Amino acid sequence: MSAIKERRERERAQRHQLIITAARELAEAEGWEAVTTRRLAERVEYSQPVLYSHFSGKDAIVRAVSIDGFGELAAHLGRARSATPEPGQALHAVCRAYLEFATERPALYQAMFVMPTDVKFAHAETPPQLRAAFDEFVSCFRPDNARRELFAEVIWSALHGVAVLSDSGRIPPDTQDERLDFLIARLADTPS
Amino acid sequence: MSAIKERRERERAQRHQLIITAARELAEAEGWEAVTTRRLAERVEYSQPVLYSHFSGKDAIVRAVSIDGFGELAAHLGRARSATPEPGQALHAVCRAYLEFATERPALYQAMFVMPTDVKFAHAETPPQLRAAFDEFVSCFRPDNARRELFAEVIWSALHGVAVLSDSGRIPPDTQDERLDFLIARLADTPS
DNA sequence: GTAGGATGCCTAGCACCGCTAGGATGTCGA
DNA sequence: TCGACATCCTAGCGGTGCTAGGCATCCTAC
Repeated sequence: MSAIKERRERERAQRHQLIITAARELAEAEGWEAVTTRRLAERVEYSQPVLYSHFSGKDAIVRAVSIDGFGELAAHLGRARSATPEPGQALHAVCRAYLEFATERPALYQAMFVMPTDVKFAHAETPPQLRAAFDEFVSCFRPDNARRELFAEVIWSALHGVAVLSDSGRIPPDTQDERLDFLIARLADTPS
Repeated sequence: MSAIKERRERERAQRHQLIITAARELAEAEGWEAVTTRRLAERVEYSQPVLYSHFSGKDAIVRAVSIDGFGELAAHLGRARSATPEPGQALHAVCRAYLEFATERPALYQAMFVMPTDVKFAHAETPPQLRAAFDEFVSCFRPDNARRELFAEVIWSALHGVAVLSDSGRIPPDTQDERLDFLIARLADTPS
């Protein structure tokens, strides 16, 4: 009956999410190079081909993980912004929260912003979670600022550069705070 | 005799460089995922194990390509800086030249700044080519500026963020100039 | 209650990857 | 000329992402 079908779809949806979280946990524990379809299948206690009945391939699994990440990032930035009453300080707080997110969840961050993807920032098919995260930056500027989207984009990019060079060990992480202070002082101080 | 040995070493050095340039050409033509040891060996017309008599592994080949790239980047930035007589405009020119380099040689840029590496920016074992490139940024600030190294590091990071997000298609490349202008206006205007 | 059909899942295998062991081949010096 | 050495290739290892094909289970319809 339909009840049976519903139960099956429910179980299937659960397994779908199980694969995503297992992939994320494995990546956060051992890095994305350790996330192979075999190890992932073993972890969810199914055979390899089951993964392909849920996702078109490994890329699609990474993409699903990243979309979960966008949601969490949006929430994280949102908390930082709303916890800062003074509007002039909001962008400071959001920037700090962003780098915090990147350094504390490096594998998740990699899936979101480093690994090959077809996700776009500003596009009709942009996942709403990503748009929400972006809007946390945009909201830090006055609504009558015609270039607030551009500002947000550049600040995001700059933070990304700092985050990713630090994560890959190319710049020393111990002076990260100084870089952030300088960046904020230069970019975030209430523009036109 | 020693002449024979010399000839052999010369040939060996040529083959060493041949491998590096072949890897780079293949990467620039089809991306790094197309650079496999088999295809590379076929391209240099030797068998696979020959690669391993020159390099400890594929990573080492990528590293060699990236060090060549650092040299070219330093030269490219140096030309931009010395072609700009007015000191206040030097940083503008160097920033533009940097993004130019990144967008015109995306595969090379990836090897230098995105792919996993053990190369550090500011470190005792930093390749001199990389140090030279970094110094092109540093030289744009007055020598009595105590924080010029930090400034250079942050500007580099911000440019890297813009370059890499644009290259991976996450931000649209057609508004790159606007981003650069904003970034330069904010970061490059003669600081303290 | 049972036959028939659809569905779900696993075993086995494909072509490819980075890397290496071991042997054939060719070159050099005594 | 012959032994020692260096050079280089064939073949193969264990891994990768992904898929074809068959088996078993479950639901449906008679």
